[in-house]
Amino acid sequence: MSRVNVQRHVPAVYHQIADFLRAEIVRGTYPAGQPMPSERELCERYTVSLTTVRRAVNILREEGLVTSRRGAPSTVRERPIRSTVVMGRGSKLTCRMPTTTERFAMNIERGVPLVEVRDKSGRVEVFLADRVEILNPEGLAGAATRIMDVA
Amino acid sequence: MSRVNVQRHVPAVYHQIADFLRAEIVRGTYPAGQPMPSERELCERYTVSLTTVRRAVNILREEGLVTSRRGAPSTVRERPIRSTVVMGRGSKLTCRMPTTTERFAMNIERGVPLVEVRDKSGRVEVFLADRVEILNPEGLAGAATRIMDVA
DNA sequence: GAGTATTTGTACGTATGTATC
DNA sequence: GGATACATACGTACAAATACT
Repeated sequence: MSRVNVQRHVPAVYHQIADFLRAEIVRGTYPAGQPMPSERELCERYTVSLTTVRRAVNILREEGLVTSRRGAPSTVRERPIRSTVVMGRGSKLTCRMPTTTERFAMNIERGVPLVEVRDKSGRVEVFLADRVEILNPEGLAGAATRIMDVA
Repeated sequence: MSRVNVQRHVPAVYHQIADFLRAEIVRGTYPAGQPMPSERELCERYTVSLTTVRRAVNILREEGLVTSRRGAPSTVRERPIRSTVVMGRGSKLTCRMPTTTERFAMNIERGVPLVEVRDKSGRVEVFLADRVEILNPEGLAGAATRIMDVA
């Protein structure tokens, strides 16, 4: 039967923790490049299991907010400088997540989408989404080319 | 010291399983919209724990390849029809992952990035990355507007 | 450089909740 | 209602990379 779900649910604990940590990050509690509290510490702070804390942090990694390596504390990701890419006339742009294979091969961090620009001749250029800003120029045309850096 | 890591590692089991399932999906073993094998079934097939299987499937969800709801079997995501969006002169485009909050509010599935187009006046339009294709037109200018549908 | 502690990664197990079929 | 399937949450143990002494 098509019983529409009207119920309002209490978000899962790990969602709540992720939301709280995200707010702290946005607020600047853990500045970019600086370590976050360790998982063990978060377990104690919120009185939850390691699993739950890890799922919370995992959400932030998926969003590209946090990066973590084995052995080192998780850190708030520094937002890379964005290059400006000019999109050529008649070219098409799509955006998608990389496969894990691509992530490892191209050393892409989690939570970073790919931007694919295909020009009229069919040539495809791929960019890391957090490193570029695509500009449709006022003036002249040209293939998608990196021309300048911006803050 | 900067000791460069040269070692080649055996990928984690859940990565291998994810790779295998991804290959099957690409090959068309589980057509779009069709159910994937259940987690319990995958446990038996690969002789691994539920945790490991879930992490594998989780990778595919993160890549936007698979969708899953509670109670129903996971399915290979159907690729939505992409609308063509025309990008206006002087507008800028960026791409990022939505926050979980945004995902729930806007009912966005996992693994789907957002495309943000900001026009010269500063107005921002947001699109689901898997639903659009951004076109830089040959001819006229205009704000980012959805004009037509394509396969 | 060596040794140790810390921290995250991987993998297992179990139980229960909840939506779907 | 019952069976199935995924979601949440607890626990444990060990591996591997890093950081510190």
